[in-house]
Amino acid sequence: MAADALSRVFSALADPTRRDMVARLAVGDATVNELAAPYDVSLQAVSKHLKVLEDAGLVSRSREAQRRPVHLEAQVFDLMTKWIERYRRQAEERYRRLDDVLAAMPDDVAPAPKEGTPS
Amino acid sequence: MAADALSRVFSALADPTRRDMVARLAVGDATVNELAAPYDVSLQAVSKHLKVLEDAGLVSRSREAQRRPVHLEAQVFDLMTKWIERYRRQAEERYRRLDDVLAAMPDDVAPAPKEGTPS
DNA sequence: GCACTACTCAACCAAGCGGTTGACAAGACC
DNA sequence: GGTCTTGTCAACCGCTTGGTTGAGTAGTGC
Repeated sequence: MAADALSRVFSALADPTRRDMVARLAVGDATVNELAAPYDVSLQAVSKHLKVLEDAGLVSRSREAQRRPVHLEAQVFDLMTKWIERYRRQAEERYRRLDDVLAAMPDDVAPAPKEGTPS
Repeated sequence: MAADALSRVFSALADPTRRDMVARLAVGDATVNELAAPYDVSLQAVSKHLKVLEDAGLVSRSREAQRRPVHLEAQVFDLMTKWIERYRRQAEERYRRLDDVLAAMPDDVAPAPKEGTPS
């Protein structure tokens, strides 16, 4: 199974039903039955989805009489956005540098742009 | 299989090896062999990983002699960050509103906070 | 044309995933 | 104490996934 936290989060959100549940939970906490209502699957299937979301740290569950209200833990999103932003920025900066190199190069010399670290 | 674009992207990044490859590609384009080097798996396995990344729109591949340089398409990240930011903001605003409600409430009335849309 | 490099395609396999059904647990209500 | 509600646990099933090996393709270079 996905050992690291980041894998669990990405994996959890890879399923449209689970993303849908997260969207629902962003509006407010909900019980398992409430979450299951829109879907044409068994309650057990929904319970499994919630377990995946819980293992990823995306939701938490308390107890309130027989009900088990599900709560969105939005701070886990930070883990993802940090990862994404890091490599997005890195890639963008690379393009910028490449543009600089090409701009500083006489037109008749500019080759098919190669990769690596153009110092 | 994951029908929608967002599922494919999340699913592609759910694998640590593939995230690692994305990290490598953020530095610069690379060939399949270069990408395979750090891992103790067959070239075919790496090729499969790249196919997943390509189907998700995260990388593109051109041809250059026998080589098939792999290029990171960082703009697909936007799809994810948009989705994430939407629900993060929504959840944060909900907390803020809830705080306001509690703050405006006399201390001896404040109940165990329930969910829904507190008008 | 023949060998070499750099891959890809196809078939297979074990493990995991999303779904099911059936049985059970925890708490409210009578 | 029985029953109803709300949910979980366990076993099973078919499909997908990540890995393998073996064969094939595309382009280079002698």
